[in-house]
Amino acid sequence: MNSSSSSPADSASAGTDGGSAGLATPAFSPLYQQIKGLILQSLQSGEWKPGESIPSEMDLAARYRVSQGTVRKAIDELAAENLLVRRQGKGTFVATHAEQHVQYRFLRLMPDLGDRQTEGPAERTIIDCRRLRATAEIARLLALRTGDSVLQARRVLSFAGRPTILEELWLPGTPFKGLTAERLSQYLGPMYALFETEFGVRMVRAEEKIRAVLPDAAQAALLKVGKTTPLLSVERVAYTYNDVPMELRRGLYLTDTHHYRNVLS
Amino acid sequence: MNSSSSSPADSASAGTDGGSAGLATPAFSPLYQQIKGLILQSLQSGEWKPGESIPSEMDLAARYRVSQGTVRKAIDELAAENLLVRRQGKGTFVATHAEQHVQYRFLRLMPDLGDRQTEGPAERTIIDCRRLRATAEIARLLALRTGDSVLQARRVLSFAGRPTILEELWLPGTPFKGLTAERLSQYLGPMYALFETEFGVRMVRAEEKIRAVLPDAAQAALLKVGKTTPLLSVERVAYTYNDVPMELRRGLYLTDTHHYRNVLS
DNA sequence: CAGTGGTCTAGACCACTGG
DNA sequence: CAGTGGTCTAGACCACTGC
Repeated sequence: MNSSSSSPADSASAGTDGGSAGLATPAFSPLYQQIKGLILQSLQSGEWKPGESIPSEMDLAARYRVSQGTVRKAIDELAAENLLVRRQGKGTFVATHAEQHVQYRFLRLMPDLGDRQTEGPAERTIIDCRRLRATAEIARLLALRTGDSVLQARRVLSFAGRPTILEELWLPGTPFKGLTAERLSQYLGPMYALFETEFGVRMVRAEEKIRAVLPDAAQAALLKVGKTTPLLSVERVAYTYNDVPMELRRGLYLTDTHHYRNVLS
Repeated sequence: MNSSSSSPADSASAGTDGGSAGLATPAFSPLYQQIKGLILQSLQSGEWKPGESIPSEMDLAARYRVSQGTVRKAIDELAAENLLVRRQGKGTFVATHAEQHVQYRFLRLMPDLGDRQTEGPAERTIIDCRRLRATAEIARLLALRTGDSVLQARRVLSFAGRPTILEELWLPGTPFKGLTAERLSQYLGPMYALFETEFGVRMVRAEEKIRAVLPDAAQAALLKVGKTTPLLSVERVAYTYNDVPMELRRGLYLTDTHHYRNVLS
């Protein structure tokens, strides 16, 4: 790229901020970060959809008027964040929760013996799916206002016929308009895949807070355990692009034959 | 690097395996992976110690007879795995559990209100530290043989005067010869920092299995809770270089004012 | 075979740190 | 100011995929 050309094609230059502006941080941003931002925009806008391939590195380099290496570094970071998937010889693809042989990417509960494969698929039972008004707490976690419309769904997951997970989840009403218990029960595959294909909402990142709790009477009944059986309480907030929260999920996990697995590094 | 030169300096070439060898995988390994391996060797051998800086990228490039970019990619991966830390303008340093303002890197228990900073340091009480023979299970997890010598230590961590974590840990006897309850209680700072400075054992990675449990009478007494208080059971195996297990730790976490935090991506 | 991502190089220049 | 890591380029070649 010449020093005189204005690049990347459609965004401001990366040069040192020559203006005044007082105490603002210089905010130097390398070219590849700007390219990364442009690619992110195309992902959000739906120009490239989950499962599809994005243009080749050479094509993107031409489009943004930068070298292949710069595009490469931008894609590297997006791939490290699991937004893109590289496949040598084939291309770079938009990550998806569907058709990905790593199903249930966000579920960390594992059987004590064997792995998710050997255990077989979970049986899912939808309890209900209702439209509600957000409480102050739900609203805060979903970045809504108290009283805004939200969808609440509850379900039980069973492994080998044994109820193991009781989940309660809240979704902002507007983006998920039209979601019903029927659609939830009829859909095969991960719930996040349904969100992608039916509502165009792609979950990208999530945070979980884990505690040990005892169930109340209703919870104990649904999981078919005694009232003194300790359970893992897992509160998850899942985010789409740009750190926008799109789901609050509260799960109770039975951990007598399963455990929550985590890797620290 | 010329196509005729033999490089990297002290290891086999990366070229396609022209030999016979039957069904062995082709096992093509890029140059930067080999460089990464050589750097890892120097870390293990103690040529560069925790907290110290390693040679500059240019120096390493000269040493291994490759370009700076190749060394850079090797270091990038080691930095992504938290084995090295880059500091622009200063150099690249061997990561350490000591003197790192990210204390307790492997502890995921957070106060519900505020963060680790505002909460203040934990009070630590060593209960005991004994030399034992490994049971079959302990031996399996630490890659030892049943009956091998192991050290067992137990302690309580309190936050704001409140007992919150009860930990029991096992260490292989040989590398940790000489560890006593006194040294554990007198040492200030993270336990993993003591392992580094006193025993040359650097923990690099860990895996945790989490469950909800009820305490037995002894555990309830030490944590000053009732026998029906649900607790998080956290079983951790920590590894040094080369995936060698070096510690088994079983923790019970009180989660009424704290939670285990995890990030999914 | 052409097209893709993956590796490697050599060189230029920039941003940050400390003497 | 010199030395470090960080960015960017241009070009060559390699490994993998699928036609």
